Amino acid sequence: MRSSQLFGKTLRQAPGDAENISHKLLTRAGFIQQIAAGIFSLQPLGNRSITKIRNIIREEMDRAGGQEINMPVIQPRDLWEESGRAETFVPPLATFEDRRERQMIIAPTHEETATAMARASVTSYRDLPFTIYQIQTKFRDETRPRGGLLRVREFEMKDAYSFDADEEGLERSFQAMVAAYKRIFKRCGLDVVMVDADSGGIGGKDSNEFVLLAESGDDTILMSDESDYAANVEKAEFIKKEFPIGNLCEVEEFATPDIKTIEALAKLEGVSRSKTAKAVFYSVDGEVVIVTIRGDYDVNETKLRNLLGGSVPRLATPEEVKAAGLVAGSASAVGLEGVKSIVDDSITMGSNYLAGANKEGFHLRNVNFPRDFKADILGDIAEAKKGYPSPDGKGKLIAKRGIELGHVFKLGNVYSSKMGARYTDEDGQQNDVLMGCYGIGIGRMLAAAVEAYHDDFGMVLPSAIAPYDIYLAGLNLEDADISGKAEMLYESLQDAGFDVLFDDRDAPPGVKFKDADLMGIPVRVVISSRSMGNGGVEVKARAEKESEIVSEPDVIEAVRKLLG
RNA sequence: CGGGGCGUGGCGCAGUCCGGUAGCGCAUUGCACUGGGGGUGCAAAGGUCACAGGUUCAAAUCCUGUCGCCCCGACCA
Repeated sequence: MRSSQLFGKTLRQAPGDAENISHKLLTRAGFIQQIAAGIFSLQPLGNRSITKIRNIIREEMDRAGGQEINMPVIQPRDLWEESGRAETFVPPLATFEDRRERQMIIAPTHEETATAMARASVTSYRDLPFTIYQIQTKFRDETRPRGGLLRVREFEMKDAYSFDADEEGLERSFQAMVAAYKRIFKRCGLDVVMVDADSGGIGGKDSNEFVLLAESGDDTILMSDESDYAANVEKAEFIKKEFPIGNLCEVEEFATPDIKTIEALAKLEGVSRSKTAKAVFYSVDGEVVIVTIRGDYDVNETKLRNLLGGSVPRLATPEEVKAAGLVAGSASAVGLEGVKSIVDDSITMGSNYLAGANKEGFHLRNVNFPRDFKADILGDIAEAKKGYPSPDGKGKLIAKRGIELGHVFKLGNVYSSKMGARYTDEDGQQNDVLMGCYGIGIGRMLAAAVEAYHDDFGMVLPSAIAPYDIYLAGLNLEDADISGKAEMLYESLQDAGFDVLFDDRDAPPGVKFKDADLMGIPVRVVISSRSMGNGGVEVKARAEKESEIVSEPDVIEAVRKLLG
């Protein structure tokens, strides 16, 4: 491609509404154009990058045995009634009515459609297993799109769905996808880590995220500094500190005027927060529940939701707390009737706690579980934080920020049972098909790559996903000798199989160099009267400061070396 | 959905408080010069001041409403 004919222009200044690096650079370099909040067009350069990413994904999906399909973006709402997600999907489904007044939705994901596709042709265990995938547009009407391509409403996703007869098969299919994902990110030049994750609204049990570590990421990852344990903060576990359990003393009430917080209570008594039992109130499905956790830990609401069977908890309002008969600042589960009690297992790892007396201005000493209060549910609802011991017993947790690029889930029979995707086994029995689903955000991969790999001058794209391999800058092109050589170089580099952007414009050198840097093209080749005087052409990697002069016949080899 | 900010040539901004000729930088066009990090000069073109209504002799500016975009929070494959 010749720069003189390339559609799209680079900008010296990014539009004012672009805030983060990838949004600014992708806009300035002429990769993307914003059309509305969270909705973007791809210009030729951006489209080339995305096409490269898409092709790598497609190759690896095929290699892993996936079969490419295509499912509609527009779907009847009925299909979503079957899975039960029509009302519950977050964000709410984008809906419209067709001319026959049928309710239609714009698909935010394709589990329902994939299940429908499978159930139409699977009848026997002989039909299993298989994995289908597509690269398709989704729409999620996010409450707040942000960060350019990082969090958009309309986006392209590679989504794959596996179908198996049994758990062993699901595990095999799942691991095949995990392996494919690792290859995809590696080939794209992205340093991505796989972490344990919560499965959220998609459903199912096991799930892993693939995260690109970057300071600007919105995902918090906790990883061990000594082992390969890594998990999303929503999912992360840790070894809780255990205290020796001494004699259980008698409960005694004492006056604590103006003491409303665990911090103040611990200070008043001159003990650490771990000697207190903290009570937190949540509203779940319109009901107030009391959550008790040792004072040195905080509640992880995702873990709480999972313990509650998937209902989303939110902090109860002061009015709700009052209506439930609870005394904020002096509350505890001790002696409470008619309020559901959730207890974190950290409470069992200590004794003689300070806790609220359920009486304004009073607290209790020597509260013990389960002697003094009950739990309707006992489990792990504590939020892991940096510095805590890793759950595998090796090392401490460290915290990192990251951008989620992929997510894999073992769905099991969540969809197949509801939607009737069944097969007959060897014994003639009907069973639910077991499913897995596997997603990669394609546009987000490009944005994340820019977030992770850039400098003051622009993007520094990994060669596999850069729009072009080589930025060929011809200077002094009014000199027929130079321009003739530049044209020949343009031809021979293309013949060697490289994607070349040839800057043939009548523009000052500085302009060409700035554009080359901004676009992040991995290798820059310069031919000019000066380079010829120095014995050939100049070759420079985008990521390096220094360039080298090589003779014309050696250019291809030099470029190949730089591209790796 | 709560809080905050912003809408003025393609991009970045000033002008709005205090109503009266729409302005600056970059980009664009032409010519000349220049030629290794967004170069110089001369000349030129380009704007329903987000939209609608109102006040006024007069509105980018004041009033009312609407829309859009961004940021923080809540939420989030």
